[in-house]
Amino acid sequence: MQPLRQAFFARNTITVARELVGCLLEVEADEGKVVGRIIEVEAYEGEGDPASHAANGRTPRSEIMFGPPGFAYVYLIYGMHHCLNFVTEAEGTAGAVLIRAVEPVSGHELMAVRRGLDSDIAREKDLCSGPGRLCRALGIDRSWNGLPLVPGLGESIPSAIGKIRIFPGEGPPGGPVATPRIGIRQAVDRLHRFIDSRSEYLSG
DNA sequence: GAATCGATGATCT
DNA sequence: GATCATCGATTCA
Repeated sequence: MQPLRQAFFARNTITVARELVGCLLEVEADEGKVVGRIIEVEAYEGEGDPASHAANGRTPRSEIMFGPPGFAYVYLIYGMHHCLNFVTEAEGTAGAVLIRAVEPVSGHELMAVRRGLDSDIAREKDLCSGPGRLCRALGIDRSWNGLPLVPGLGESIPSAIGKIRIFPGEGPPGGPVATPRIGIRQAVDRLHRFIDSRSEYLSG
């Protein structure tokens, strides 16, 4: 199976977000490889989206959202949690998709170890149900910021800390359900969170 | 179960 | 100096 390529991400952010639901997220690091099925994402656009980090134009942090698509945007929130995003849209237009939850497919034990949970007791459901938990379980932190997600962009790798690939998968029949985004105060009325509502592994 | 609250640091005004 | 796309422990029921 071929991983998704840059053209997949070089499109409208909402479209990319919807189509990511059901795809497989594979993360490879020194300790091993883990795979999860994406079941919950949120779309963040550019200047027109008050909840977006790019809402006020280019800043040192938001710069990457204006850059070329197919790269990881990872940032720290609340001083202790990391969030993983995929940069979308053509270069020059801001956009990103926040990965909020995945269903563990393989590497459950490594996920549990990284989460600091006893793998016997750890409920599989809680391993990756939330952006902070997911990053913890996948071993992703700020040093992954700017990492290419697709083949062919290798020259731009800032530091070969690990590898992320996304593979096509089966989305929910009829498409994902759209709901308001979680944990934000601005633009709560926009239905930019997309979920596989059948899943038992969603975040709050 | 539901509600509350503290931890903790980068970013921007 | 305020804000923040969160989590987990603790409290109360």
